[in-house]
Order: sequence, then structure tokens, then C-alpha cells
Amino acid sequence: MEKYLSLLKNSKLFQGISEDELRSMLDCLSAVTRDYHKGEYVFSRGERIDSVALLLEGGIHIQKEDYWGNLSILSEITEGEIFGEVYACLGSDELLNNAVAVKPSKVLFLDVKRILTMCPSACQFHGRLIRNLLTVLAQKNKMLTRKLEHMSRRTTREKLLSYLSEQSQRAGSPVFDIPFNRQQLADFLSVDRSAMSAELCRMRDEGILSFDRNHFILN
Amino acid sequence: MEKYLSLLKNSKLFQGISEDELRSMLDCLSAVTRDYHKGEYVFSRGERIDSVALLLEGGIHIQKEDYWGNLSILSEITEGEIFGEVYACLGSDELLNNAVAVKPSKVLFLDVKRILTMCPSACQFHGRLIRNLLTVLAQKNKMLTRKLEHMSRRTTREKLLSYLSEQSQRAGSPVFDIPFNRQQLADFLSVDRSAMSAELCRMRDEGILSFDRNHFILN
DNA sequence: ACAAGACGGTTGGAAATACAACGGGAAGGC
DNA sequence: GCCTTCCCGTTGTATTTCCAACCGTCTTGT
Repeated sequence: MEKYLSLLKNSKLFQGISEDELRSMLDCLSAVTRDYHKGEYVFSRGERIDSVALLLEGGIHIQKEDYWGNLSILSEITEGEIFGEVYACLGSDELLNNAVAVKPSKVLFLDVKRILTMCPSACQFHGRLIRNLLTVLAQKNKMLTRKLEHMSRRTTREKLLSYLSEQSQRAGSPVFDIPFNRQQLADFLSVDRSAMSAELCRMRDEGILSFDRNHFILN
Repeated sequence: MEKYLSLLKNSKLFQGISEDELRSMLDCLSAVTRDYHKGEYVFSRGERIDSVALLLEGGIHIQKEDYWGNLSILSEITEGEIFGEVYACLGSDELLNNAVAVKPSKVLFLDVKRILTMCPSACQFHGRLIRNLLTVLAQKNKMLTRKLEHMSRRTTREKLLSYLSEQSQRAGSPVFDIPFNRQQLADFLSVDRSAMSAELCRMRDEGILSFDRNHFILN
């Protein structure tokens, strides 16, 4: 656990909390870790949970498969990010999506009730934790809004440009890498992979962008 | 203001807070109201805000217009709901969407910094307010996830069924009203109005559903 | 070295959507 | 009563997407 303290200290959830405080909080929140291999499910649709998950190592996709095997990727979780917080906060609601490890992963689970219901005056950093959680929820909310912006575009080209522009903006550079391969990007944008691939090549031929695998340059 | 106290008391933001406490809190949060006529903008894209808005009366659409006048409706705000809370919480971020009154509306503005930064022990219900805000954010998060579920469907028919099923489920009955007319529903689901209208009629002819204006029955 | 699988690109036909234009009916204002 | 506006449905065409199939390259495991 010690080796992840600096990751935790810099995570959005524990921002502004000292390392000493962090150690005692982990006990207080009945923190446990678990390892997952690639393809394993951390959470499953329909489940009820009362812990938030924090990704210590690896990669997670929040996604959904329908009856015909069609995959839809909602979001990607990177190291230091939390997931499942919505359902942990709402308590009684069933999960709408699966959380699947896309790499060998290590996940830390924290009991949310302890965050929400513990007496605020009991520990100095407790209020800070709640406000951090609030900020994370607001940021995720904004992320979902931006994703809806991509998805509301009518054509594959517009969806791609909307997504790639955001990635470029986030990277602060016209040169950037995306965290998906072609199939995953198609499942993320809800379009056909082959059609998307063709559209990317058309845009490249028109000089709008260039790419190699998941490395992109926007012009 | 007095006439809205029972609405406020039953709102998700002020749930569990007594009427007396509520009165004093409204002062504390430097509450002000403002009226809007139909079509007027409450918030505009690009703006920065530090107040949450609570709709006392009327109806608001959170929406975005692109360069070519295409409208995209993100969500609908009904009486008692709050909006703008994401940006008020994040402080420095610019709004991504407009908030437009679709009916004559009355809006209450509350200073969010007072909610977030005031000493938690100062007032008994302050902690309650933060936790309520947390719950509202989590619920909105889930709402956006569900909307993404509709939007990730490939065909207009699937989008419609996904949306109508949710509305039916929310109403707890196969008979329900939707809060949109045809054009608004099309802008909400990001499809062509005429194609959507045709699809609705095909589904009616196939016996899947029936409808009259915004009144629907699912079979 | 070899086989198997993952990945990205390409193609052609079927299906669905977008777009523009039109018509009828209901609602609302004068 | 009349006119205007809004709302919904219909139609036809051009465009776009989906789907299935196939190929070449690169990686991985044995």
C-alpha cells in the first residue's frame, strides 16, 4: 500500500490531504485492495455497491454489452481515478454498466458510507473529502456532457472531429495519443468500425489530419 | 418568496431541512430571484457562474445551438430542480450549454461558495445541504448516462424505444406523457424530425405503441 | 520458425437517415 | 370570422451508415 501513497495524495479524491492523514483515513474507510486480470469484471450491471473504487494500477473501461453482443464504451478510467461513485452515493440504485479491466489492474475499495455519514467535526479532513467527491462528480458530469456533444453529431466525420478536437484541446497540442484502438474508438463513438476507419482515411487524404495507430496530428 | 417555501422544502436540494432553517438559509446563501419570459436565456454558453439556479416556476431547457442553427437539447429542467450546479461547483470553468426558458419562468439563485466554504460546524444543516448537493449531482450523472444509452443506439427506432421505455418506467405505467413536442424530441435524440415522425407512425401501425401528441401508450 | 490471433484498412450491396418541400389541421390573435 | 403561426405527418431523393467479408501486417506464444 505504501507504494501507492503518492498516487493517492495526488488523486482528485484525496487532493489537499496530507500523507499522515491519508494513512489513518484508509483504515477509517475500511480500505481493501484487489487485483484483476485483463478481461475480468470489477463491477457488473445490476449489482448494488456501497464502495467507491479507485484504480491504483492498470486500466478500466466502463461499458455495456447488449443482447446481440454489441459493445458500447461509456468511459475510460485511468490510474488515480475513481469509479462507481455515483452508485455508491445513491446506495439503492442498480449499476447500469459494467466495469471491466482492460489491463491487469489493482483496485482500492473505500466504504462511501463512512465518507458521507461520519460526523463532519470528527476529523478535520473529512469535510475536505466530501468537497473533493463533489468536485469529482461535477467533473464527471461535465465529461458526460462533452461525450453527449460528440454523440449528438449526425455523421461519423463530425463525431470524430468533435472527439479528436477535445483530445487535442485536453493535450494542449495538435499532437496527441488517444487511449483507444480502432474497435474501441468505434464502440466509444457508437459507429461502425470499418466505416469509421474509412472516414479517418478520407480525412487524412484531405489533409485534415494525420495519424499512425493511436497517435494523431490535427491540422 | 413565502409561497415557494413548500416547493423548496420538497426539493432535492433542501430535502430534510425544516422550514425555519430554510428561511434563515436563504438569507445566508444570498438568495435572489429573477423572472424570465419565454425564450429568454438564463445562462449562456461561455459564461462563468458562481450561483446554482433553482427553478421555482416555469420550464427550462439546457441546450446548445451550433453554427448552422442546429439545436441540441441536453436536458429539461422542471419546477423544483436545480441547474448550473456543475459549473458553480467547478468555479472557473466556462458553461458548455445555454439555459433557456421555454415558458415564463421564475428562478432562484443561490451562492454556491457559501454552501461549499462555510464552516461545517457553523450551522447544523449545512452538512445536510452538501450531502443533498452530492446526491443531486450523482442523480444527474445517472441521468446523463441513461441519455447516452439512448444516443448510442444506431437507429431512430431504437433511440425512440430506449427513450420511451425509460419514460414509461419512470412513470410506472405504460401510459405516460412526454415533456417534448416532436421537434423538441428530435432535437433531444439528435435525429431528423420528419424521419422520427415517420418512424413513430410505422411503430404505431405495427402495434408497438400508440400516441396522441405527447401522450403515449406502450404495448 | 511457425501458427494463431489481433489490428487496421478496403470494398460492395442493403438499409437507414438526412434534407427539402408540401399539405392539413389545430390554436391563437385581432 | 379570418389570417397567421405552430405542429405533425407524408413523400421522394441524395447521402450516409451498417454489415459481412476479405486481405495484409504485426505481435504473441510455443
